This record gives sequence, structure tokens and C-alpha cells, in this order.
Amino acid sequence: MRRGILEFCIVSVLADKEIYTAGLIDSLKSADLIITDGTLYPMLNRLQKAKLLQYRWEESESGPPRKYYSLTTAGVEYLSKLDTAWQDMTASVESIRRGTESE
Amino acid sequence: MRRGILEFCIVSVLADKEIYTAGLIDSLKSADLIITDGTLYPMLNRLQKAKLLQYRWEESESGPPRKYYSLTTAGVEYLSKLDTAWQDMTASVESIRRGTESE
DNA sequence: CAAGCTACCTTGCGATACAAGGTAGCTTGC
DNA sequence: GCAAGCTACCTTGTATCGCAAGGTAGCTTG
Repeated sequence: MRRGILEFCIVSVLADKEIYTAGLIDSLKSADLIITDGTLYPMLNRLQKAKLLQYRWEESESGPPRKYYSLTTAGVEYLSKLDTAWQDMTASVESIRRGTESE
Repeated sequence: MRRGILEFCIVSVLADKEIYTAGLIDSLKSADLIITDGTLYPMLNRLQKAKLLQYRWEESESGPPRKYYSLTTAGVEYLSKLDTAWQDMTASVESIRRGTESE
């Protein structure tokens, strides 16, 4: 029941801060959204190819370098579209869920 | 961004009334959820095989007979699980969406 | 310098939803 | 009473999403 919504969550998190993969996974986990890196890497690459994300390499103090992602200008616009779509969809589902009155 | 949620909507509509395919499509359309019959028939058959839905044939006054679907007892229980899952998921997404405060 | 950890990425699979197309019952018009 | 059209059912093929599993390579630690 989660499909397509993960992308919205990821873009939302990136709106707040520059972050790399493990941090993204932790951010979502703290909201009870479990995601694996096998899901995340293809998504980040896809969004980056679509020019919605950018990244820079940053060295780590304890391991290999990390890709820190952030939104591009187009990514910010995309987020606002996703946000509108999210609100529309939840409103629609709520209207169904609450019962569409009797027949 | 809608994946998996349609099933929840369909089961929700069926909680209120016995209905056949075209009626379901209309109910969802009136909440701005567009779905085609090519999506709906496989889903109804799948839910029926899982014993969550039952149907009876009813003759029409103007055309071929129709399959009127309704929830089984198991379907009602399933709906309550979907409803809980829906509330959990929207709560999670809202907490992400509203900004997970600064780093 | 070897072993282990971390971070990146790919591949194969199952499930969802859509578009397009197909069958058959029923009514309508001639 | 038969052809044409509508309605209702269903199937097939395709794209995409998300996951599990597996793989490469840099960095640290003993």
C-alpha cells in the first residue's frame, strides 16, 4: 500500500537537509517507514538523472566517501507538485473512507 | 502515486453497499479517483478468490446480467486492517511532510 | 597487510495499474 | 426475426515500483 509514496517522502526529507543514503533511511525509519538501500539507490539515481536532485561527494571520517544529495530548483518545484497530489489523493481517499453515504 | 490504495478504496465502497463494476467506477470517479475496468476486474477476481468478496448475479432491465459484489465477513476484517494501515501510513507521511525539523 | 566495515550499485522477481483487445448477452430498428 | 449496437464481463501485454540478494571497492583497524 506504499507504492509511489516513498518518492514523495524522500523528496520531502531532502527539502530540509542535505543528506546521504544511510541518513535518509534513518530519517524514514524514525517515522516508521522502512526502506532498504536496494530501493533507495535506483530511486536517487533516477531522480538525479531527471535533474531533480544533485549531489556532492563528501569525505567521511570513518569510511568511504559519501554522496550527499539535495534538491535542485526543479526538484523544489517537483516537491510542490507532489505535495498537491498528496493532498488531493488523501482528500479523495478520506471521502471514500468515511462512507459515501447510503445508496 | 496511487498504487495499492485503490484496493483500499474499493473495499471501502463495498462496505457501504452492494454494487457492480460500473457503479464502483462511478463512485470512485465522484471522488476524483479515475480507474478503468481493466484495472478493476482483475482486482475483484483476486479479492473474491481470497474470500474477501462475494457476488451474486442480478438481471438488468437494460442489458446483460451484472455481478453485484459485497464484502464477506473476512472482507470486513480485512477492511479494518487496511483502514489501520491507511491511518498509520498517512500519519507517517504527514510527519515527514511537515518537516522533520532541522539537523 | 589481511580482515572487516561502510558505502555505492546491479540484477532478478513479484505485484500493481493501465491500455488495448476480445467474447457474449440483451435490446433496438428495420 | 435478424442485424447492429450497446453493455458487461474478462484477458493479455507492458511499464513501473519496491524488495531481496548479491556484488565491488574504499577506508580503518589490529
